[in-house]
Amino acid sequence: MANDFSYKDKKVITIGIVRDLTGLSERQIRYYEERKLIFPERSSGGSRKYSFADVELLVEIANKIEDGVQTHEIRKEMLRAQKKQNQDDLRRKMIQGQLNAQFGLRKGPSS
Amino acid sequence: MANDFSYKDKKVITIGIVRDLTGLSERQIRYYEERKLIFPERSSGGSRKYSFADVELLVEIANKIEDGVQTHEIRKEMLRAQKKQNQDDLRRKMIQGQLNAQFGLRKGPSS
DNA sequence: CGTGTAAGGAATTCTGACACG
DNA sequence: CGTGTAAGGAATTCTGACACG
Repeated sequence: MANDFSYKDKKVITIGIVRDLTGLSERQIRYYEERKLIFPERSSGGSRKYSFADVELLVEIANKIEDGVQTHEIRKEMLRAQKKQNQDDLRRKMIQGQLNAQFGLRKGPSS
Repeated sequence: MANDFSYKDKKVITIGIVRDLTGLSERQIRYYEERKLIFPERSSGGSRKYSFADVELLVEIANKIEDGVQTHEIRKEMLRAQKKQNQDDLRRKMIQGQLNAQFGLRKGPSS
């Protein structure tokens, strides 16, 4: 993969830290999850774990709500963006597949 | 600065997550702090907070201890490395200062 | 020296619910 | 609809100490 994910997407931040990082209340953070806007992982004991990407997303969500956008609308926006992203990914993958078929390019850096 | 620190150095990971990430026991993690090998921040309530960089450092420390190196030795190694880093930084800064004095280069990207 | 453990307490997090509007 | 709050319980973390070696 071109863009290997690392720190930004690892879910390792507990809700109290997220609260401090974003300035949101825990109530707000949990509510946005209830509305399917954010998807933390869980520790073995059941505690929520967020990534830095989640933290940034939470701030964006809170900003939109302040602007009067409802959670349902925000969710639809996100689904649209996600869908477009998937299409773009697929298109890129197909073009790559064509190139490989035509010219027999190998994938990874060969040793 | 050339290398703006971001996710890797933010202290946002609690000790339980660090335990899961490294496979070390909480006892080990706290002990390495007692021996001044690692420096977590504290939340308002007193809980330790680590960065991804800390997590990586902890693994390195544990590996050295497994190799029979004592914490005191590891600490000395780290201080040497730190000192060298500071010297390099200073040297770079001085050279930059000379260039600025000679040619009057401005620092940041001007608007 | 480095690590495990039991102990007691304090801080953290969880869920479901009532409230307001 | 989005958020605050009190409630009760469970999981998490903290410190200081004893143990082994």
